[in-house]
Amino acid sequence: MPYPAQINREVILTTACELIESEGTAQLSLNQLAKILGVKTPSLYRYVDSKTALLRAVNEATFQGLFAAITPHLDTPGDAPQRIMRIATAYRAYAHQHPVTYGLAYTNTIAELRPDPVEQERAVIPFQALMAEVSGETDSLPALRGLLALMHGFVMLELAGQLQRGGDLDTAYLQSIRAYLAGWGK
Amino acid sequence: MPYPAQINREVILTTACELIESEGTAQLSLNQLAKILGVKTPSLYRYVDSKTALLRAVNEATFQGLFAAITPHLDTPGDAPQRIMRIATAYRAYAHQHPVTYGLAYTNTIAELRPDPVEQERAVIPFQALMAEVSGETDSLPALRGLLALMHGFVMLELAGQLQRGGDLDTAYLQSIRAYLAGWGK
DNA sequence: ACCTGAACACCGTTCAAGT
DNA sequence: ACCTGAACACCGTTCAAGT
Repeated sequence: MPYPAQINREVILTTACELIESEGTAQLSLNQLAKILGVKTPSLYRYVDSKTALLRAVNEATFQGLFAAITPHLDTPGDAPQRIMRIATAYRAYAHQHPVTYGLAYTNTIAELRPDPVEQERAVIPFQALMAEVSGETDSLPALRGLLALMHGFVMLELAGQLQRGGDLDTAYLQSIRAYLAGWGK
Repeated sequence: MPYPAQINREVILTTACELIESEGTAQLSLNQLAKILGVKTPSLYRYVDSKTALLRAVNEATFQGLFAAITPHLDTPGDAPQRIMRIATAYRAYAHQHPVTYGLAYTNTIAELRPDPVEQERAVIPFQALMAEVSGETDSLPALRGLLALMHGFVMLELAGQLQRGGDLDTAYLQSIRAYLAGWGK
């Protein structure tokens, strides 16, 4: 008996993202998700292996979105520091637009929720070449790692509400990255 | 009828920390915690308001431990950069010793789990004075924030398994911080 | 082919009752 | 004074049964 599908994997994924972003990660339950989709909870299992698998897919989407947001700035006019500053700005903007899912994606002390880290680090290679223009070829990997750390760390401290003593965070971010790049350029 | 207490708040807290550290945050259930303590689950509620409150207390302990680990290095011989490098090393060492609880403490996109952020930022003021010796007085707040971001971000990327393309992470960490300080010192 | 009802083991939490 | 049993609403997950 043919039976038209009422849902599909993609709509599950996107509403899961929306739900997480609006209600917080802790609030995401399959029951609630199913109710929103107009379906009973067990039906989700036809499209998703488990809640864990769903969250991992959400995280994969987050990383994809993040890289899609920053890669366009790789090939823009200006010298390497200028382009890196644009990338850093786009990076932070993406995190601000998706604060909860961004935090979730990077949070994972829980290994099961992480996308494949090998693929992860591959995505970052083009940025290493850019960083090499600042730090020199030999130091480009540690220099890139420090840059990622600085961007990620700053954004996470912000999102965790750890930077509330006033002061302009926009310029603090840019100043810090500029200092970091200057230090490697020496 | 007097009834000798079998547990207390502190033993709950420390076993919760141990459990989180060894099994992962997701695994911490009050049921399991009670079983380990040789007590029934509802008994915990005499000492702890809720699971959320317990986790917040765990996070408070983590921050206290972290600052206890790094503050001794404030007043050590050498110039400001040297002392900051020692602090940075102690910071990372603490995170490596308590990877799960460290991640949990800083993870909180969930506001309820965070310790009071005002108190938080107050703890960091002595470090700002030290940073001022590098960046100058006026820039000391943004400079400190960038330093915290760099340390935290690096450690979190490590713990999240995002830095797996080889290379010496110890020296990458120190090199990045040295570059950062050099950039502010200009 | 796709969805649901019923069931399972497990949560966090409350509260009257036990000792 | 402190702990427990019983109960509640809610989880994620499985699977035989419905259409």
